[in-house]
Amino acid sequence: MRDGRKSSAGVTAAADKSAGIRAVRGPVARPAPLRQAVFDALVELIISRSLKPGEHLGEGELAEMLGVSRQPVREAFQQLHSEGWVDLRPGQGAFVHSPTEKEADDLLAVRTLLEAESARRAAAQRTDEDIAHLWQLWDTGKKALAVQDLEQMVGANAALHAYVMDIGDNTVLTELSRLVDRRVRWYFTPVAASRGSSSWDEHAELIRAIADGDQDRAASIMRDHTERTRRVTHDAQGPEE
Amino acid sequence: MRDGRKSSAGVTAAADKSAGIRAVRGPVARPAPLRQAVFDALVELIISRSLKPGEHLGEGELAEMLGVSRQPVREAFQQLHSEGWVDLRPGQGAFVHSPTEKEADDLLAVRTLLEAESARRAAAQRTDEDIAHLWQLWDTGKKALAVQDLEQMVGANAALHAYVMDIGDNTVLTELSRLVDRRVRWYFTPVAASRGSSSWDEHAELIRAIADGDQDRAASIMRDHTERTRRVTHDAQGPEE
DNA sequence: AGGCATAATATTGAAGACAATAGTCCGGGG
DNA sequence: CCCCGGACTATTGTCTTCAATATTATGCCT
Repeated sequence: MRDGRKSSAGVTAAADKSAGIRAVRGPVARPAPLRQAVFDALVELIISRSLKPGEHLGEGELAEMLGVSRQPVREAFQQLHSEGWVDLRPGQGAFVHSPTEKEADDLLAVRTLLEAESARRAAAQRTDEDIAHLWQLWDTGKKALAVQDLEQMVGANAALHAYVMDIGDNTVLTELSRLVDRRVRWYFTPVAASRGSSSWDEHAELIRAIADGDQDRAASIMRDHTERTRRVTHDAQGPEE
Repeated sequence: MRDGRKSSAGVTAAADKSAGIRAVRGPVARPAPLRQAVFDALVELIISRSLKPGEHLGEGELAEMLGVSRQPVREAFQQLHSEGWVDLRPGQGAFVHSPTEKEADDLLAVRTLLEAESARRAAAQRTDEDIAHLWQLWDTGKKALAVQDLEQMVGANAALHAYVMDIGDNTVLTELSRLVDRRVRWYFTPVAASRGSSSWDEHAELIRAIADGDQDRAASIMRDHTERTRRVTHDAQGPEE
């Protein structure tokens, strides 16, 4: 069994050295870091377009709106800036980042690269349990597709990609992918996150390649898969604005 | 068509950390954001091993040491955390990140991936001026090698890789690579950053591949090149600690 | 009337103060 | 002698306050 797996949700690893006592729920329920709550709230507001690109974010305004002081807001701004959500101009405050067409393309290219690599690594390191789990996730998605449960479909899609990433067992790669994925989901509204049944057929093909241990084929399939998603989402909303 | 190129090609110089911040020219000459100075100072201290992995960083302590209040220190911690330099545990403060052997390997694998992709993109989009510039940088490094000017060699090496990255013209890729590179330079002390003449021969081969527009060959050469650097640095200091 | 300089206002950057919590040390009991 | 409990200390998290700067409005001059 691999060492630091199944820890993809939290921050960068190295926090989990405790051997046994970890199953209790509550990864970050300690003193409820206020800055994290503010950060999450703002990300949600940005993704949901409640805060539009280019909009100015006043510290005091947000502080009062969220019922906290300015300091947690400032610290949240720092994190938002480092993850590319806002541009922070000194002496002028924070502005919601305005994504360029080209920047969106760049982001998707990187996403394709990272996803393909994760598939390659997965094919090299998968175990039988991994394959079983993948098929299980695939089944969940397929059933969700049958009843047109969009929420479940999006969730299953994300879970499957995340698990492939986990099999790769590269925390740095996982972390970068998590960052990139969130921004992708912002630029291209999550509507087209699942693009019908063909996507799940591709997923099945991907799982088979991983099960066979065929690294090149797995990477290639994932590349095409992600690239196809790019095309769909891009053509769907690109020409609009 | 490249728009936003010619951006930062040089090394990530962090020279301003003194009390008097009066940068006449420079990217950020506005009011000299204090948090950035603190951030740079701390990165320098971490890379130079003045702050050892696992060490606890007291806010007040550092604040007094740097002659500022705790707030800029806290904001610098945020940035340090998001770039993987420190682990931030709520209610407990900041600790210098302890890199695992595996984590270092993961980081280098990602670096290889990103560099190879940059080479591929460079081969696809290079112009004649780019090639000329690359040869110019190569020449600088070669001359530095002849006189054994280590500083110049490291600089030329970084500049060449950075320019290849710039040719690729993908801001997201560039940004991620910058992040990864800094941490690589931390884990593996910059001693072996240039590993003699063979490295420059490989660089020459890389430039030729880029000039020919041979994407696969350029990516392959860069992959081998980075991988070879990994081996050298890893074997050199891996068994020590 | 239009443009520029100046003053008033609002917002950010930084510092200090206060409260709460984690860690530590000492003492008592088993 | 070891273990447990409680108070103390130190540090973090948050709030409030103060100074500096950018923005805006107003009035004067051309």
